[in-house]
Amino acid sequence: MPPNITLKHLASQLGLSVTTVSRALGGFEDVSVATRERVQAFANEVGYQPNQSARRLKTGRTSSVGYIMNGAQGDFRDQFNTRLLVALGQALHDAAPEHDLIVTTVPEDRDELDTYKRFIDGGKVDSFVVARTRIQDPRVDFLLESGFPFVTHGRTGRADEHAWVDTNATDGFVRATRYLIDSGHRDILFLNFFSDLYTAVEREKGYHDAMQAAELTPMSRHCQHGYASAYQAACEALSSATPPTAFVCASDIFAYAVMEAATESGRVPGKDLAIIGADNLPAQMYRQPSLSTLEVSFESVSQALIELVLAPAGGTPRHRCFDYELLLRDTTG
Amino acid sequence: MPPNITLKHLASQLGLSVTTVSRALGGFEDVSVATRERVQAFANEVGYQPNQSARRLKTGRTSSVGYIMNGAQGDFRDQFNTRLLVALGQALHDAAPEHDLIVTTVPEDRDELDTYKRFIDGGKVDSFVVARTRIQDPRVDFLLESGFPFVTHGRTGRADEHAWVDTNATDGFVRATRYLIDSGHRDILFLNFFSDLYTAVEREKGYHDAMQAAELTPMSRHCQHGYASAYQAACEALSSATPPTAFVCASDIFAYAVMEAATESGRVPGKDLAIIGADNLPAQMYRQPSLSTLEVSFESVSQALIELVLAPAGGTPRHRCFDYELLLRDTTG
DNA sequence: ACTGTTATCCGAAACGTTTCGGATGAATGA
DNA sequence: TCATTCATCCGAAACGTTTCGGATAACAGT
Repeated sequence: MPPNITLKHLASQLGLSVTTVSRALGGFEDVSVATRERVQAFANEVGYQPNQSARRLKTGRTSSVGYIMNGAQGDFRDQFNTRLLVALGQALHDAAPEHDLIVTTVPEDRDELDTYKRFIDGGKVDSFVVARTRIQDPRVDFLLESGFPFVTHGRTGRADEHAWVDTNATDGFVRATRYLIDSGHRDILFLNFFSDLYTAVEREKGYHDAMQAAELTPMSRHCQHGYASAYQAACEALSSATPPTAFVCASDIFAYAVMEAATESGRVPGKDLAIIGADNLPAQMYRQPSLSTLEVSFESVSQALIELVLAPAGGTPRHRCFDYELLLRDTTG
Repeated sequence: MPPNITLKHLASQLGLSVTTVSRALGGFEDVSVATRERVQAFANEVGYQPNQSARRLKTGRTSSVGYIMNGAQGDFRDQFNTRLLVALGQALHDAAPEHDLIVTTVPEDRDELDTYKRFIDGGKVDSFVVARTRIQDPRVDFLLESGFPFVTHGRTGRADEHAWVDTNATDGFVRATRYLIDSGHRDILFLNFFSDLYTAVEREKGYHDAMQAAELTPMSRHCQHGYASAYQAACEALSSATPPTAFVCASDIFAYAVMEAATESGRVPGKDLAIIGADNLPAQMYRQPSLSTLEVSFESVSQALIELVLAPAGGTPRHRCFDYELLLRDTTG
């Protein structure tokens, strides 16, 4: 409502030039301590807020991070993206309060790179967080080619060329699988994503490694994201001639689908059938029996992502890798 | 990587002035059809993207909508906010592809208005979507006082002074409660939020109205957000001298807590105990027995929010109200 | 031939900030 | 005393866009 207060106003009120006010607020050394403090105090008092557009126009930096979600890739079908988004916002606020997170959704795959392009060329953001990386990831290819700063959540086939933060899925699934083996299970089925997500391959590898180390034959099935596909796969497996006695699932959703299929076939999860899920659902969503799962802190991951995305570009790309924690609850007896 | 392409480049390539190029792209009438098309074709070909910062600086409009989430208010404890956020992003993309959604989280209550102020004065957005309204809502007071455009999801005590979109919670809970009454239940407990959310009052009213219309005595309990508090309340109620035979819950989370408490006390939900929840969890999260619930489309609500938030200010505030759909599944027999 | 109208284009200012290259005056060195 | 340095400050240009107020030329009416 009141006309926004600008540097010019401050300058005239203080009897200084716009330049000096700007440099005082910027904390530069070539303005005396006395005036610097006077300016800062006054700016604070009247609640001066620098106009972002002007600053951006001049500096070319936008103080904002882009996060683009893709409907076609199933980004909305589970809670992963939204949890990451919220944690990212929080981490960004903590690390750099004056920065913004700009979120956009893109309905179709073919628009995805256009959206990145639009954001870059339009000067909307000065870096991206790219989630749900695939092995061959066109977004990564595009961003690498354009030289625009970004950090991924999840590795890719070109992981040495860009900054990334990831969870050590191979290790996590090795431990989950080994736990089941050590508990005496021999027929352990792995329910994985049907996708080229990098983490899907990592998960598969962890399961395979553990099974082969124990000289057991790996059996894995791939499902679409979502409950229904996993439910069907679980039903089929459980009604087969040699049903598995344990399931390792790439997501908690899958695990819940297995629980339902198990219950309907008269099995009691945790007693007749062991189930381990992974990292989708917030802790408060527990149901009875509670699900054993692999968990990683979204907060830590997000903090690392923000740290890397705010870091000045140049030098060799940096990486952070977090370990899963194996939470043993009811469904593993 | 390549120096960004500007109006000046277009102009010199085309042998026109910057003014004409700008007006051609803007679709103005005072540039000949021939040149207008020539300019647009060329801009398209080279992939010109107007610099947002410059445009914003000049016009004062930002083409972006702000959405501020508050950690202290429990905005992250359930899926409501994230679902709304995702649907909002989608709706904004559909309605106005060149607009952005700017998301920020604020950790403490006392920072909340500061964040709004920072966004307004810094020229970051030109309108807000305010969710989870309370009856006495300081955000609404602040925005009304500052004259800044916004639309709320949920009414407030000053609902006639601002644009809002809401779900008709009173009507929904009347119907849910009446359904249970019509099914023969007499002892129906209402598990409501312990808060001053506007919708909490609406829900309570719906339950009360239905109970009193049937000459039954309303019994409601208020819980903190989240599973634990509702679980405890349900346990206490079920072990009382005259336990309820049906629960109406203000959220699906509460309903799931009731289901757990019921199962532990040896009751079978849907058989010994009827339960109706409301609007928190995506459909794929069903568990067995599946939960009867009140549902409203987040997509429709978000589309309405975006429509109102993009509408030019001025005139009397506009409103949209959506009805709940009562989904009868297993937990109501 | 003169005026008025219309269609089409353009110069220049402005938005609020940052920053380069000085300008001013006082203090310092000889 | 004069040149040098230093600490402070400032003018002006620039970022890329929009928009106001013309400018130009062609064309119509008389």
